[in-house]
Amino acid sequence: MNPFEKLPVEKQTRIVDASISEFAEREYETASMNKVVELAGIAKGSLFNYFKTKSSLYFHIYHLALEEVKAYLRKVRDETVNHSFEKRLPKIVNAGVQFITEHPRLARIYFRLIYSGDSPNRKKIVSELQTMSNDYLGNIIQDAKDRNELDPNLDKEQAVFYLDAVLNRYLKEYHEAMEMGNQQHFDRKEWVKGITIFFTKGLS
Amino acid sequence: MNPFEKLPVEKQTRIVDASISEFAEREYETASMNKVVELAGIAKGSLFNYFKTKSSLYFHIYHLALEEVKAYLRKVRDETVNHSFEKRLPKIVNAGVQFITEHPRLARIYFRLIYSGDSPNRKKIVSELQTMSNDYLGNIIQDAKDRNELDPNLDKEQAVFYLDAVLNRYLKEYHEAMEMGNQQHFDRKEWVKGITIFFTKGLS
DNA sequence: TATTAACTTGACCACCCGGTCAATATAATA
DNA sequence: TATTATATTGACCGGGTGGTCAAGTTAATA
Repeated sequence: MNPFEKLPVEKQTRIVDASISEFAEREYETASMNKVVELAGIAKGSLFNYFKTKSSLYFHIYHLALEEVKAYLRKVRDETVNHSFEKRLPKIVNAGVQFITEHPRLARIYFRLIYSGDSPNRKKIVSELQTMSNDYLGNIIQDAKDRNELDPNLDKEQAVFYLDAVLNRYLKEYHEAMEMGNQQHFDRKEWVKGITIFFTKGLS
Repeated sequence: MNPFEKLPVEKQTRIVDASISEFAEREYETASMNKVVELAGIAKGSLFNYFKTKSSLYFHIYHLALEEVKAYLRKVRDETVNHSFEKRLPKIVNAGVQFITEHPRLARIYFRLIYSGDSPNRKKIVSELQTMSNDYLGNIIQDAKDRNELDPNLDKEQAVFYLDAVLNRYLKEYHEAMEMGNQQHFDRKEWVKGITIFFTKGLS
């Protein structure tokens, strides 16, 4: 049993919270262990006792974030198995929006990881995430094809690609707009509706 | 006249080239001025004589990259003013691919800037780029609407958003695939065709 | 050629980094 | 309570950072 898990829960959460803040605020390489211990109110030696290296602390936080995201996605997928694609898609987008709203710092870590370059083991992690996303959206597309809501001859790989590109981009912009405080410019309902129409009926 | 411009061209290009390499390889904050001078084969004091700060050197490089991108885009837009949307879109994608192929390091700096978080004045720059991209793609969409190749009632803002999301994502993946050396998995022609069909005929 | 002006250099500065470890404080055991 | 085991601490280490500047080199002027 590693020393961190033996800690009183209150202390664990203080450390996790401090780490999330620091990794959300700065890139991996520039995030500071000194800042983490300062925020958490513990000594530096202690932190390195709980986590042998900076990167192992990062992985701990990354896994927390990932499990949280997965929980949101699993939930909405299972709750909408019987919905039509048209009704399902907006629920999925909204689950993403909800995650971002409830965990803005985790969202930031997630976007940093996907889009940025200096997290440790980035390539492996990103390809894992890619696979996960492909499975998830692939499922959604397949269900829609099976129900004849999308063309059964549709290339699944490409469809997933477009869906992933648009959803991720939308969520990223939503996240950034939220952090800058200007929600009014980004009418969520309208956009979610638009995205759904776009994917069901196309542009023309 | 600033001291850098007075330098012999050969020395200028050596410095610019070294800077591009370093800013392409590492995030802004972790990119090292020491490394730049080492690569360029000049003394540290000289570099800080030419560029007062790290961020001013970064801006110099950023502007070079931006002008280069603009040149590619302007060229393809002007060369295709009379093409149909269907023929025009793949040419635009290909111009992006060409830029990436010919300037992989600049492309990397560009993607870093858009997607990552620690470049100086990032917000201002990104919103400039956003505006530029909106104008550019907005034009393309408008032309297509005027020719009745796209639904004239189409929401331009949203259409631009989708186009931008998909194009950027495609180019980013192409760039990463290229850097990892696996072109075979990413059949360009097939994808470009797919994207075009997607935007003209939709998924269903 | 003598003198001035402009350019180039790299040792140096204060600061911050991830990580270590002997000393200390706390908890568990006898 | 005395002793052992465990947890916590923060001064300290080697190394890297952006940036400076007195001293040395080169080029231009007289």
